[in-house]
Amino acid sequence: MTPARREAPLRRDDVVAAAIALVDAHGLRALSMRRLGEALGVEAMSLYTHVANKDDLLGAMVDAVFAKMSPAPAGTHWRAALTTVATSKRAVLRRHPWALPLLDSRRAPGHATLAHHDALLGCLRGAGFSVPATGHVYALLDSFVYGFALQEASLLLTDPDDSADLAREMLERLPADTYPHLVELVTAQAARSGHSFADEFAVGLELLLDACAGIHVRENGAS
Amino acid sequence: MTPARREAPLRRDDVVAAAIALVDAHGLRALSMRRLGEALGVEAMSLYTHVANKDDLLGAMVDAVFAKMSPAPAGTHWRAALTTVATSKRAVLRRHPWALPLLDSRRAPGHATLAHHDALLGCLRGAGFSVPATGHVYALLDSFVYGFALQEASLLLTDPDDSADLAREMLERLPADTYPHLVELVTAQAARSGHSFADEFAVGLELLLDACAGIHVRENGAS
DNA sequence: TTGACGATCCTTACACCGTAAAGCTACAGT
DNA sequence: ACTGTAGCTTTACGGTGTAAGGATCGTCAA
Repeated sequence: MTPARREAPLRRDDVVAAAIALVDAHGLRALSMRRLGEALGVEAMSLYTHVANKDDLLGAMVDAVFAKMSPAPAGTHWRAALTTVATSKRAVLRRHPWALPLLDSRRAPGHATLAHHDALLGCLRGAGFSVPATGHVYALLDSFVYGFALQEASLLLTDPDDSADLAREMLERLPADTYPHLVELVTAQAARSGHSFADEFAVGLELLLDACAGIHVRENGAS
Repeated sequence: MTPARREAPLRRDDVVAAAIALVDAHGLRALSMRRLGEALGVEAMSLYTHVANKDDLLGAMVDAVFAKMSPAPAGTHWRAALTTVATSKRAVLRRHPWALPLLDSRRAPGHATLAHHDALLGCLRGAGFSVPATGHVYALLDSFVYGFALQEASLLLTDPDDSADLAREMLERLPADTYPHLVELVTAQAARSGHSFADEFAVGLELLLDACAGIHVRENGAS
């Protein structure tokens, strides 16, 4: 059979975008070269023209996710900048939860990833944080964001928006006498209808930024 | 052929333990039912006597990892208890980095997991934290630990112990004019030979616990 | 105009994966 | 002695990533 001729040849970005769309819709497990090819109207092996192998594809997907995160806005107070970046990062990771497990199997970060990190570091250095302090703040903040996203992803498996329902359902499976404190916490949350685990993010972030402000004052005096 | 008769029948725990050993040694990708069977001197299908399917196995592995973490010690100051738990948790996750990506695809946590969480919550409630504050502290702390472990796992891919070597190697791939701040930070770390990214954990944890102490004082007054 | 070349896509093939289905064997309980 | 069942095996099926080797085109040099 004569090979199908597409109106425009496939680009690497098309492949990556289609893969992200597919995974967003149907989960990481649904991403196979054959299915991805099908979504693009192409045989599986054709994808290898644009992508070295599946791992390369996954790496590109992760980088594309990083590209979606707001970079540190220039010219704003460091605290506002950190808030912006952290919030955006969490939002993006929440929309693409599959990116998190991929994060730790990628050995060569892409340009968007590196640029994102660099911009935030630059923001901190510009704000007067010393190099070691910048390292501390960055490790602290990033850990929090990633870890929060990880927990959120774990919860989001069952419930998309309102954790209250999830909490109620969870209670049915938790023997109250075996895990009294867990039950207490979940009950209290479920009671406050509309409460979302996501709210914890803002609280935690504020606490974290307070801690960073402490470092900043120690190094630069009160502003 | 007559089925091989083992001296003692296989137990679920044996299967899980062997799977963990296999994955510790050769990575998650190396875990296939056939290989695991081989490691146990058994055909792949025999494993299904002890395990519902591969997902069930992975869940059991995660729970076994949780079981290795030190529970919150009773009768100590909450701050010491949190330090113990967080440190232990990180250490365990560092030894079994594959558990992290698995965390967020498991929908039914095992007993060890639930018990671990319950103990820590109990410790906080006992120390005088209100229910909402306990939620905040817990989300904050757990996010940090998971996120830190995630970043560490991502770095550990190439270098096991001393990040200084890793930093030096990384520098060779980073164009200094494209990512100036990234290069600055990595350079500074590489300069301090023997510096390990792992040191950031203690620093971050201290900052975090300070923030928690703030909450505690606000709720209970100075102790 | 011709002819070589490289990019894009296709077909075929292979080893490996998870697991459904069915059968074997040896012990436990009646 | 008969039956059930727990542990293990064999076989088989559809799916996976990807190596190898064409096929068809647009482009550019001769």
